[in-house]
Amino acid sequence: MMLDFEDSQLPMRIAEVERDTGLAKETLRVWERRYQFPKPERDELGERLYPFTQVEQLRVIRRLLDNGFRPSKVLGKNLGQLHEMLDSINQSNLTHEQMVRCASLLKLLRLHRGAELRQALNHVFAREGLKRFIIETIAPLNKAVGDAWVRGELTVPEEHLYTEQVQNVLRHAIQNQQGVDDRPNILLTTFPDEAHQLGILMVEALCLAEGANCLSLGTRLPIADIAMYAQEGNFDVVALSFSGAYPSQVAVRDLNQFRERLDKNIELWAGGQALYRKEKRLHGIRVVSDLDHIQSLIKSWRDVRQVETSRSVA
Amino acid sequence: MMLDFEDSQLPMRIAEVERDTGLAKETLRVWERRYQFPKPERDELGERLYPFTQVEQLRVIRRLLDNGFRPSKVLGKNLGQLHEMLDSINQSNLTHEQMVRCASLLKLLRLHRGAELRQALNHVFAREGLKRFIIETIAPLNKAVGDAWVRGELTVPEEHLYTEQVQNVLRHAIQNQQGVDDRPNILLTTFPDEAHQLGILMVEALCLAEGANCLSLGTRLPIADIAMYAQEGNFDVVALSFSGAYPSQVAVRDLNQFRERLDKNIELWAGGQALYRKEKRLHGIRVVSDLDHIQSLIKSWRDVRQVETSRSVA
DNA sequence: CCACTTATTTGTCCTGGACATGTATTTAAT
DNA sequence: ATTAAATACATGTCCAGGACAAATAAGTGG
Repeated sequence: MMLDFEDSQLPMRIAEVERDTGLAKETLRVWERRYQFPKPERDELGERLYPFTQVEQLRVIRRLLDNGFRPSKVLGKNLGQLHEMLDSINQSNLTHEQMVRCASLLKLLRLHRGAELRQALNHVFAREGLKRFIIETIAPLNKAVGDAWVRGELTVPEEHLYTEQVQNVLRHAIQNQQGVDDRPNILLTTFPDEAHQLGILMVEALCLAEGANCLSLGTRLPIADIAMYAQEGNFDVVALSFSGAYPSQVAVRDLNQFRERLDKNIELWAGGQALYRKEKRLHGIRVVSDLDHIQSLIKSWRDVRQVETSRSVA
Repeated sequence: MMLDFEDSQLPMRIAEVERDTGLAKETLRVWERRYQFPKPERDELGERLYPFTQVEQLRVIRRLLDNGFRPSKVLGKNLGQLHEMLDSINQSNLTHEQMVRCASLLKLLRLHRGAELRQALNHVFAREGLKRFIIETIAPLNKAVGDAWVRGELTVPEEHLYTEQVQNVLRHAIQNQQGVDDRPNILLTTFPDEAHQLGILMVEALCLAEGANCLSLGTRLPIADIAMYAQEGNFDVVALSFSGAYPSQVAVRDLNQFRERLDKNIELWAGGQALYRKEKRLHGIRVVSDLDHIQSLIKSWRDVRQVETSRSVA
């Protein structure tokens, strides 16, 4: 066991670091050239071997970049300074009850109580209903898990366990909600560079909870395919999700371009951290500022539609 | 619509080809150097632009490599020859009924009838039970979808739709099966280079159908973490999945090494196409030759356990 | 405070060489 | 005749360092 522990802290090769941190090999090399960090050891062949501490630091850096920091601002700093920067963006306003619940669920995760975690999630879900469950429990918990992960308080298997169990609970809920089959018909997916999965699962469940007919195509769908599929499938709305890792200016450009291609009769909704305060740059696109907002968007779509329908009937 | 159709056949940059085919950028460049294929156009800056037809051919090549062909045997061939090679490995022995069912489900996929596809899957599931559903419907369907994909008979969104709906149905089933909570406790995952997801979902569901307590940690778990987690969590069995894309000799080496590290009291089960006919090289490892085999493995584990228990009690 | 222009930052792509490791083939041995 | 070791070949990954477009920040004027 001791051996395994040490083992997991052996220096990593560049491909492993890429898998672990999500930073491309080429980026790691160019950072070393330009900022002198990371500065890996070399094996007898001159190939890079990243010490565990540097990989740990890269994980924090990745998270800061996802939150809008620029490489030049973080690649000179030491681990302590980086954690300070992390703290500065973590001013979440959770209720006391939510914090307690997050903590107890996180504890189950650290104790490797997978079955109990799932049961606890299902229990909260049953008591609070799908909508509150997602907004008040899953969303804060996602954030808490991400934070714990960069702090090194969670292992890889623990994080995987979390993702699996949340997926099971959410997809179960999605299956049960379906059959409502009411307008609007919503097509849900992400652009090719966006891989965040739990986000769209939460949105899918929320839309279904509002009685809307929501179909998810998962993540990373080519842009041209999204437009085609939405048109052919008679969708009323295309909804896209952008995590903080998506460069915000790119998101704005891509969305506006996509708006041009998409049938005028299909609404375009977009949400996620990358679009924070970008409403004004997005023309003909409804920005979903937070998960709570989805309900009112669906309601307003129906109101407009109602008016149109009665007019066209009259 | 015509525009979109042409649009999706625009030449692709190397990063897009990597996403689409799963072949690393570096591999694509070295193939071009060594085999003169693929031979992309260049833009005004000298950067590679892969015509649609070459990407199509790369998809077929990728599939052949996953089935054990070597690059030198496939990189000289034209598309027709490649398809012949594909046909040569597709001697599946499905019953007439299974073929008809696959065809009708595939048709729903092509018609973009997501909700109906899900309903149809649930219907088969309800009628046949989880085990037959997975072995006789989902497994052949996975193969049919993969084949249709390399033939260009399925679009990206269609393939995504398939994965999403199967995941929903399987995870729903998994949720419903849980609570059985009987031994053996099985830990299910894959090695870091193995990303195939539907495979382990099917195995998870099958184990639960046999009343075994199966916990999935998803794909791509670091090897050291698997051993540690299995030990700390008192698992009886670690089960690993290897798709055809995993180099078979590497799989054998990795598995034997892993067997050394893993607690002697924990059984190691491994399955998937990469392990076909490798039983003799794997020491102290039970090879799951096909999905049907899982039931007997669990049964034999329980038989041995039963004997041991009664002995230790006596 | 917003829109436009200029300067800087930053990721991605390129070439071509090197080499360890994976796989096929041959040879020896049980 | 199958299994095992030894050889030769095939193949993916890594490296360096240059180049450049696109993304972002900073500066400028409404």
